[in-house]
Amino acid sequence: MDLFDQKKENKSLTTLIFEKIREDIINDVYKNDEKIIEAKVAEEMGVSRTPVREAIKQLELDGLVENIPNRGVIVKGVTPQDIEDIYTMRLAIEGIAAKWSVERMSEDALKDLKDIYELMEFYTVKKDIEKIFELNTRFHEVIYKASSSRYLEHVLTDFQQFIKSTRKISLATEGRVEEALKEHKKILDAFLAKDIKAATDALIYHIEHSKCNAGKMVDRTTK
Amino acid sequence: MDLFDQKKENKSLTTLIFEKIREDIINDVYKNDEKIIEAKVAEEMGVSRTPVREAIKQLELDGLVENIPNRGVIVKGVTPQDIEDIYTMRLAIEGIAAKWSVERMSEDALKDLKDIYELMEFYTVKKDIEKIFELNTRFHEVIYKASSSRYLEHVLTDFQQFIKSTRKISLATEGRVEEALKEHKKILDAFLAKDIKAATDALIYHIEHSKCNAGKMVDRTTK
DNA sequence: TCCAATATAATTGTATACACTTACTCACAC
DNA sequence: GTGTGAGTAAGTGTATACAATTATATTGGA
Repeated sequence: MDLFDQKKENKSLTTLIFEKIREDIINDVYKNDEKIIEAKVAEEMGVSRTPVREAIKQLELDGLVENIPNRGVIVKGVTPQDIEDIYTMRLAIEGIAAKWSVERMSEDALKDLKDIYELMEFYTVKKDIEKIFELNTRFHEVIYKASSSRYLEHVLTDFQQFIKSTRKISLATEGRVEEALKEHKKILDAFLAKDIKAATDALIYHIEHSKCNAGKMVDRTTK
Repeated sequence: MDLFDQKKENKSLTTLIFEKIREDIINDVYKNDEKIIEAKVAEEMGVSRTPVREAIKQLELDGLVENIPNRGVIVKGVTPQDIEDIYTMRLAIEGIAAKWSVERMSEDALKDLKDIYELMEFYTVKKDIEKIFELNTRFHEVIYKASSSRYLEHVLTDFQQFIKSTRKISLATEGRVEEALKEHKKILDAFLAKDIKAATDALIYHIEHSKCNAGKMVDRTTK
């Protein structure tokens, strides 16, 4: 398949396939409880079964598919309830992240955060949702990384992946990009001022707001 | 290798190897930054490279090894700092779990919890640390499952794995088993009474206590 | 017609083979 | 002695082959 011909970023087929299938599960291309057949996926992608198997094994660990020995794997997608739950957990952990990140963030990371915010401003004016979404992800990842906690970063980065679809929809609702920009400004300012409480509050406010918005979307799409 | 001859529990070689290596990383058999060579592991275990590769790919997702393309994987073990961080995150999420689990726990699960507790009592008298440890793990897993949140269960179960070594050491310290038993009694009673606040408090007290105890152990072993 | 038993197909699980990339060694030039 | 480069070895990445298991279809009997 042409998608994989170039093998960008030095990634292995396994990694590319993993990311592709994860994306497809999260975006509901693979429906819940659907069966995934290795050989079929392999043929569709023009590769052998080996990297597909390895990718599926990874998805299994992420909880996105369930393996029934000798019978196959079935998709266990992210339900609205799952997203709701993940947001709740994220809120709890993001509070910890805020504290650690403010305390430990390097000047370089602070500059990154500022740069990302400024790009956000730019693309918000241009209304380029795709770019904003990507910057949004990176903004939070810089904060996670600054926490200097490998597992905290790991958990929160994972969460971001799982709620990706919802975040995308949320951002596309009328007026949300401008709101989100303001919220990110507050977060940035708090980090620049090294104000733990302000940062925590701003982050939690931001996520609660996203969650609330997401909740609305879920309701709308499921009813 | 004889370990895998019987293939217990219908598990695939991949799964068995995954669990084995994870155990070995967590218990520091594989040292940090050590390189893992597929072929070597495969030979040691008397299997082909295929299931070993698949297992390693899973470990990668868990963050226990890091893959450098075409060069190999290196062990990224759980440091004392990691364990400290995981305990902190666990505390935050366990509070959420307590609430949901009390609300949603079925009578069957409640009975399981009670049964496990009673076995704990029994083995505490017998001072069978290994059994107590296993029951301890199951006790908390019943609570996680009762939350009816797939991802909460997933995250907390993972955490338990990562801090396994520390929990084991902690439990082996003088007088800790008896303390832990009392703490579990309080948790059980709160669940039986369906008292969310009491359950939350008891759980958090229990984990903080474990954490504190673990912290002491870390200090002792690293200095 | 319906059920059971058996053959057949489909699919996963594991092993092996080959390709590709990176690391290492040793000779040769300077 | 040191640096450079070809050649070799080691190791990962991917494809294929075969074994084991499970699902499906078919046939024969009641």
